[in-house]
Amino acid sequence: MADQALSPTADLDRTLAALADPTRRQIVHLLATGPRSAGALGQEFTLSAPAISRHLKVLRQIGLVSAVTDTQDNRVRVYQLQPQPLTELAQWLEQLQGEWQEQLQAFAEHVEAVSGARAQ
Amino acid sequence: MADQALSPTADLDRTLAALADPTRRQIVHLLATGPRSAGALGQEFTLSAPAISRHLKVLRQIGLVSAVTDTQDNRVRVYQLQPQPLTELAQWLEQLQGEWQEQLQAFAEHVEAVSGARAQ
DNA sequence: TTAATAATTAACTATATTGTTAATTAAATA
DNA sequence: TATTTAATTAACAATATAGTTAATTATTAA
Repeated sequence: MADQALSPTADLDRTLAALADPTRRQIVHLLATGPRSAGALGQEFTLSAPAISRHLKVLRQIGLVSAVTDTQDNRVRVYQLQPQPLTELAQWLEQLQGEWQEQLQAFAEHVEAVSGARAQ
Repeated sequence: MADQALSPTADLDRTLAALADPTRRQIVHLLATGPRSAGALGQEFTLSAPAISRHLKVLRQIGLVSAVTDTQDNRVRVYQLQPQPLTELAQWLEQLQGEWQEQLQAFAEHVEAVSGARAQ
């Protein structure tokens, strides 16, 4: 019974779910080019401000963005991308591809063994 | 207005949403070690057979698994992992990290320019 | 041919997500 | 001080997701 593991997977659950939303991925792309305020981000979309705000909250909760109050205007919150969740996702992908490779390797060796046996 | 793009992103939406479920990710890990029947996969979980069946359907719909009828027993469907959606995900991650790197590069150059100017 | 098995689909419930508008909080400006 | 402005939270509606048990389909085995 594998079921849900002990739960280092829970982070991945939330990171993947967060990134599954196209608006949030677009926000991430925008922030990849540099920090922006919530308002400036909102201007790039036809969504209401609360909608953007809640998308940003989701991204904050998984640690993919951080927010700091602007030093010039304390009403403004400036958002910035944080790499860690993306790193974890990349590592998971690499791990999975490693598992997959082992299987292909084993399969190749199996074929080799069979054709080798036949060749005798 | 960025909004949802033309929609090569729709594939990513569905791939990420599919992988956000821990049961489905576990299924993917199991299949990374080799093909298995729906029943054999189900034995690894404490979920009902219909639940597993629908998880497999989701994975089939995004092209992450394919199913073939067993040649020995036509009642059995054997599932196998397909790499393409994972490749697309990896490529998106790389693209994003590229965008991110440009920003860091630009920032580093900015710092260089400023400290260079100050050094004069 | 009847019963058992593998898998899926149907019907339903519970919960989560995403959007909206309205209200709230806090800071800047007239 | 009164009014904007930036952002968030509250309250609600619509839709999607994931689980269950029951029913269905197709194949194998008794």
